[in-house]
Amino acid sequence: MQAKPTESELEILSLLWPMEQATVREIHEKLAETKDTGYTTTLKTMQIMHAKGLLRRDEQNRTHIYFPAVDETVTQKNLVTNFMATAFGGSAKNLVMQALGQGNPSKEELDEIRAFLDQLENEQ
Amino acid sequence: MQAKPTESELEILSLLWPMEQATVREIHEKLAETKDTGYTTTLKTMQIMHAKGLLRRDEQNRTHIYFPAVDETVTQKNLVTNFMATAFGGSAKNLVMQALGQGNPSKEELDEIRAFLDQLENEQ
DNA sequence: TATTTTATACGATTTTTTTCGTATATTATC
DNA sequence: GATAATATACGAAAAAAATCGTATAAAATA
Repeated sequence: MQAKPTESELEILSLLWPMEQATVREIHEKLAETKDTGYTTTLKTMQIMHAKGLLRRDEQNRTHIYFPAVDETVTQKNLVTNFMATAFGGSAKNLVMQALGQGNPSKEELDEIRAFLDQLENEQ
Repeated sequence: MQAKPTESELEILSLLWPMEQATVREIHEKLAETKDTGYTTTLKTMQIMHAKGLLRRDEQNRTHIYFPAVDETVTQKNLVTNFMATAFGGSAKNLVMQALGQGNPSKEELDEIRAFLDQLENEQ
């Protein structure tokens, strides 16, 4: 079972997933846009994540290259399950409606969700 | 701005919201069903929550009675916003679809969500 | 009334998470 | 080649969160 990433670790994973791979410095620079912590803090966090098995890395060169070691969808699934349980008493409906009310989904996105709802219903 | 409840605090709030009010012991007994911690731990946590302004309490009698001091919907809204941002890059669609795939929503719930989608679209 | 049970307060400890400083080595620049 | 910049490793400190033990007082009960 994969370890649950902490808040800070999740921030790093969120950057790394779309980038697919990155150096500590690259991550740190992006992180520094919204957060005010030193370089060694980012380094240390990524080393811990590596030790935990959340990241893999290529140590061939002096500047290591990091990769996500956990799948984005799988991780999100785990987090949602936990979040839904603790914050919404396990009710998908309540969580979904709160989320929709918050993030401003476009018409296209709303249609995608509708399609997904239909699909869910057919499966049952 | 209301303080963001920690994981443990959220568990307590989740119990307290539907109950509307409860003693430490009542909360502790429910909590003990799924968690293995002592009574004073629950007490201490609730005292901290009171100090933070997450709970109110009636100290008239020896056995204090606690009430939620934060609104369930408001709190969920804040949590969802934060969670959506860090775990889903701010995308409501992705969060919603993960949540739907997880929790097993009934046909009735799916219909409610559809209605909500329509409503959202009209507002725009 | 004496004893046991139950409640809060309080401090302290433990655990987890986040952060940083320093040493050391490698690479780049002057 | 000497100096500056940049990278990792490592330990440790600081901060946040969770847990517990003990003292004390009130209530229940034997």
